[in-house]
Amino acid sequence: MNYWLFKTEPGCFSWQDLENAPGQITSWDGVRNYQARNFMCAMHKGDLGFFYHSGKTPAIVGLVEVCRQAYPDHTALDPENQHFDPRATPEKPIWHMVDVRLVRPLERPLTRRALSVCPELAGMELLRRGSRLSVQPVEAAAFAFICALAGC
DNA sequence: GCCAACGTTGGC
DNA sequence: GCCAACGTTGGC
Repeated sequence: MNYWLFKTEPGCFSWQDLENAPGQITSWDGVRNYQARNFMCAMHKGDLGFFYHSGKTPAIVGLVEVCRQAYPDHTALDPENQHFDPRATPEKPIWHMVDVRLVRPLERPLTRRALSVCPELAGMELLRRGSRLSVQPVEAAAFAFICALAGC
């Protein structure tokens, strides 16, 4: 089992949007960064991840589960889509996505500020200055520590 | 609103 | 292959 973190701008897609989604499942489409894509391709069904809001109040707000392994991101093929990539073809999709399912919200959402003062989390990718990776791995120890803090 | 850090593009 | 210029992300 591996652990991950999914970053999203709530104005674009929020925890509440996930709550309201059919089956409380969403495809994590539109990722156009190779590192993030590679992490998604490394995910397995059943892996757990944190759901992180960037923006005004940056915080981990919930827990999700990878419920479908990586598959081609069809939004790259759609010229009308804002994440359209003219290089992508059905044969060579370039970009992939996974599906995630809501598990539960954190009992106590953890702001970035709260996380950043924990010595246990020093070195976490999320907290690294300038880090922009929107899909990233979380070490098992960090995952357990955060779960304990958050009551999840 | 500012700006540091980052990834990508494109000229050479 | 290098690197400057650019656009974007995201915390503050």
